[in-house]
Amino acid sequence: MQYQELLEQFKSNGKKLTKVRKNVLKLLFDTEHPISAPELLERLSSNKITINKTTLYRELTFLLEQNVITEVTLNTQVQHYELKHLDHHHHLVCSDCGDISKIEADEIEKSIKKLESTVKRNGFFIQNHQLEFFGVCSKCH
Amino acid sequence: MQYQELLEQFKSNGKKLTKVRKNVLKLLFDTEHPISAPELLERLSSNKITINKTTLYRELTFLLEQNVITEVTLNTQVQHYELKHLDHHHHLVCSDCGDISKIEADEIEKSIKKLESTVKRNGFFIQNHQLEFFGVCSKCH
DNA sequence: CTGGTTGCAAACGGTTTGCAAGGCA
DNA sequence: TGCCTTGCAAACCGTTTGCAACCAG
Repeated sequence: MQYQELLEQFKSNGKKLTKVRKNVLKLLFDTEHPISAPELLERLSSNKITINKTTLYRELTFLLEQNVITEVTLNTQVQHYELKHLDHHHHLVCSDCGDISKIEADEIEKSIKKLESTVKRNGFFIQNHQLEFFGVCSKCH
Repeated sequence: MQYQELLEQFKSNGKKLTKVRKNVLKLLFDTEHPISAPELLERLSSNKITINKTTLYRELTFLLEQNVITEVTLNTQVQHYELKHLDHHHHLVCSDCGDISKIEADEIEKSIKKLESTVKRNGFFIQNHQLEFFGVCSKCH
């Protein structure tokens, strides 16, 4: 779903298209990797957009409820967020510079699917999973 | 490595075998799943063992440095810790009751190994990964 | 004795809550 | 106008730091 479509969808659900909403959503579309609330605040303010941190957290909660973004839990102290893309993917996180890049892993996904059905037989219903890789990127070593 | 062996190892490295150290380590051995600092504090205190939270965090840092435990990052707000076992495994986390169980996934690991070597060719050196599953356990649905 | 260890108080940083004011439809 | 949304202040909670006291070897 694209930026404009989402705005239309919100509108038709009686949600308002406010300055905060548009700017946060825009920034999420512009950012190609998971980003944290503190980082969002900083990026917004360097774009001369002043948003209260409480408001940002509430907007993120809203976007999660609307199923527009998803939480990405990395091995950092802070929660990261990214747009729910159609393609399921995972991340490479550089322990040195903190850089995050996407990675697709079709073969792994197949194995995961298999495991999920095995586990289902044992009574545990897997709803989602997280798979993240940590290491050193080409720039840093 | 077993409990007693670890204590010996610490001793020969000039580390002290204190009440805190023994009790925290013991509890980690008794707990079969990743556990958080607040949970450790609670379990210790219900065992009538009073340990300051600062001390606990310092002991966890010590055990991490000694390569005895490892951090497990789940989709919760708090860090979890578990003994470094010889077997590499992952976790099933129940979103409902918070219960955590171990799961082994040999086939997935094979796919991950393959991916790691592919990525290495592209200049990213993967050091470790985390794979956790979230869903509803048999008790909860 | 002495360096590793502990406890207390306070600080820190990300996240949440209550409440009154503001603004989009 | 009405409800959604915002901002401020303060609370919350996991984690860290500084410092003085303590204790295992």
